Amino acid sequence: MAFLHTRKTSRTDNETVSEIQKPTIDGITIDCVIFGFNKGNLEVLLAHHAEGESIGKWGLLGGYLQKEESSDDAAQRILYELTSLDNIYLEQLKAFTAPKRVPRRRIVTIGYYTLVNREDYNVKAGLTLMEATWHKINELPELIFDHQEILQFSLMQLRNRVKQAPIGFNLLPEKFTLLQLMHLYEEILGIELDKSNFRRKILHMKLLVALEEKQQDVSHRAAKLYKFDPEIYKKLTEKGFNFEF
Amino acid sequence: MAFLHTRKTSRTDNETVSEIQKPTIDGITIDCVIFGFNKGNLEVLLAHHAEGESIGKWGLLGGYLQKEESSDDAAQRILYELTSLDNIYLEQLKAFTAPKRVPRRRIVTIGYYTLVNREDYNVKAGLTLMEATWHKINELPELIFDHQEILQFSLMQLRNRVKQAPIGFNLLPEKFTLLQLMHLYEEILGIELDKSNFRRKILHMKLLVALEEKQQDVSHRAAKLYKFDPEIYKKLTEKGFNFEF
DNA sequence: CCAAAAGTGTTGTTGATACACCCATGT
DNA sequence: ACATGGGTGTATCAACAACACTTTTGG
Repeated sequence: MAFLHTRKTSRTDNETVSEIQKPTIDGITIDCVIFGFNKGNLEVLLAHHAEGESIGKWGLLGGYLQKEESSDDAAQRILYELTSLDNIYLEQLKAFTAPKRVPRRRIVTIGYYTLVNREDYNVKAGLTLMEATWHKINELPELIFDHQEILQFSLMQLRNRVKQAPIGFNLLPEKFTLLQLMHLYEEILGIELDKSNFRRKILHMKLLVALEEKQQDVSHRAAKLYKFDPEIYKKLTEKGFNFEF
Repeated sequence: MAFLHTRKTSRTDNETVSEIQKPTIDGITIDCVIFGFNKGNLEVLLAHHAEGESIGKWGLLGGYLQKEESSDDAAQRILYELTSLDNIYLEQLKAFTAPKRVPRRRIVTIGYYTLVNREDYNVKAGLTLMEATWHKINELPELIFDHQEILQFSLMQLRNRVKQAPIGFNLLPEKFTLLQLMHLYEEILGIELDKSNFRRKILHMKLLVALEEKQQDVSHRAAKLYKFDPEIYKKLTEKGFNFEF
């Protein structure tokens, strides 16, 4: 059964691929990139490290993977512990595994990203995140370890995913105007869009439900409010549709 | 600094998120989904387990992540050890982390997938893979652990990625005809395509270089051969282009 | 000559793009 | 009245789908 063509490492014949050697890993962590949208700016929630080796620096929100939970559950748990938000769109990015990504120890981290509505967040959290604050995506502080890389990767992922599924809606309040939605796409994708064409395309998809309500207290013509309809989305999603603007 | 809103687990105040507890993981493995294309069929390379707990069953090709290598390097190494193929397109899928995905031990695996040209493989390998054989994607045997899930996920990933980048070319020989390419897309995406429209679209992209050569020994009009040009691809890729057919 | 695949041409429809213009509202 | 954003209309152009047709080659 000598089907292994060895290069760096050699193995004896009686081993099965799955059972070759002892673990060489010190631990697995989860790191969450939490995106928010505020006044036209895409923002990320970062934690300030007040103690330990990375004192004074900022990092992503994370924690250890527990023995009896999947990484999805762990990410959900960590998000809940930090923001008390439950049942949120959460997606795994990938594993980050560079041997020296953390000094001295061999830690592999699994990245996650999520989009939260700042309004919900502010209301429901009910606690002051003294150590965690929002940072504009264009004005980031220095980050610990490879968190900069994780963040850049998740930004790329967000830009790609936002073109294929209506996940951007997670960043907006329940009721929103079409131009709010357009500005969100502009900010995420870093492009400018034509108002008229954006309206046509998004309405043509029939993904939004027009409400009777209008904006209040604005110093210009009040815009109609819309909401995202998950029911309609489910029907549409089977056929596949794209969000390129 | 009580910014943790505890739910299941509670933590004392003096801990930093990164330093809460000891590792609870028995090991990290890499599992590779290796796609090939043969006579119009999409196939996957599987290993037959001749010993150990999973005796008699089939599984993905995998191995342990070593102490001083990244998972990308590990996947590359494993692919090389098994097929002696070097410098191949290889992409991380994600981490698979269900607590009970492997009996008794807590093993997290990082999935990778790759597309190999069967011709190259047969020629260059230079060794008989007695224990590893190709299986048609529609006629898969029962797989160990969660390998079925990993495989399905990678198939989904392949279908998505193939629409956004010309990775499908990795499955074809260096020189190929337009209809070979079309059949490849049809097989991967599970759809039928119009010959004429496919030609127009793919040629319009100017991604292929027409060769002077033609097919040999075919019992019908010989088709012109093309090759994929990575130089042209690089230029195009900056603007972004899509492969939806 | 026939089968089989290579390769070309045509036409109607759809959707993206660019841009001009009118509407409502608070200051 | 004017600034600001909300909202509508339209002409042009490029891309795509469907399908009919011609060409080359081996047997």
